[in-house]
Amino acid sequence: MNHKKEFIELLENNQLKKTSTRFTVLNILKSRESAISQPELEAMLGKKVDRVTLYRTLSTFEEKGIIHKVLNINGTANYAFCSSSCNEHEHHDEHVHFNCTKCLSIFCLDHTIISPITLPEGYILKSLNLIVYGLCKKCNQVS
Amino acid sequence: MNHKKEFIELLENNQLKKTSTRFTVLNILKSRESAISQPELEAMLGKKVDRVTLYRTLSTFEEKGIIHKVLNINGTANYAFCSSSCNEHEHHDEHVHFNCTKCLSIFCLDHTIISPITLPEGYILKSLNLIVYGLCKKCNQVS
DNA sequence: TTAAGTGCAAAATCTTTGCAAATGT
DNA sequence: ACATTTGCAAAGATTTTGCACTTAA
Repeated sequence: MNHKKEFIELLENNQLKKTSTRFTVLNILKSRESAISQPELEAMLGKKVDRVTLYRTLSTFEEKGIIHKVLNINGTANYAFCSSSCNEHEHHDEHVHFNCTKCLSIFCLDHTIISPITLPEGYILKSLNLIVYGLCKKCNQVS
Repeated sequence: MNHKKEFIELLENNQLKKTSTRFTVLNILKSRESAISQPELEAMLGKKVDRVTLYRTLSTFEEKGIIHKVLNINGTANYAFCSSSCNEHEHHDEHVHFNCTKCLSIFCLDHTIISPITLPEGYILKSLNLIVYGLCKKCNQVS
């Protein structure tokens, strides 16, 4: 599938230039079911893109609300597309993230529901982040 | 309050030697309502303890199930005591962590309940980690 | 006494910064 | 042409490793 049009719009909406690095990164993110880490991305890009550029690309995308960061079980940042309601000022990625403890993949379980949380007196909830650890579909079958 | 006896027992149960560094770190952790980061701990210990020793102390405690790590909004590791059911082989810290976006403190909300999550077919849940972002009691009052 | 723990120096990683060259508009 | 973006080199920050010295048991 070709998402070129979608990506062009996305970059234009965020006042970002349409560079080849950005298209490549967007393509990789789109092609994956699970979130991807910076080192993995780096490996996939090979020598075509400088590591520094990748760092900058990811942080730009994050600032603009195009992607979001999920920390895996080891504290490594993984990146995935944000839901369409995110923007530069607010992020809404309150879905469940599933971190497979075997293959370390992170999946965004968009349709898994989090029931409302009641906090103690005085605490104000702004957003939340639920990470579930366990075995993903694939690793579950293999073992 | 003096927790010396409790700490002695804790270290003995885990086949760890009772060194002054370990007592100091345990005291700091016990004295705090919220989880504490490695840099904060380092600052509190001053020059008395080498940074490397602190790293090793924290990772030993973590392996033994004495403390657990919570990643804050910036991905910095914060440490707090585990519930008493944790051990070397299994961790059970499935309570809610509250990360204040103003003072960045992390509180373990032990009595806040997480309702059961239903995962898609094929996924197996092992443990989960819910981080709520917002304003803590103190910061809520001030603002 | 001796295994575990510590401190120091140095290596290995990871991330950021400055600046000149390249690229998109 | 001009503002952004990129690549390279280098600085900073963080974490790990090796090894000799110290300490708890």
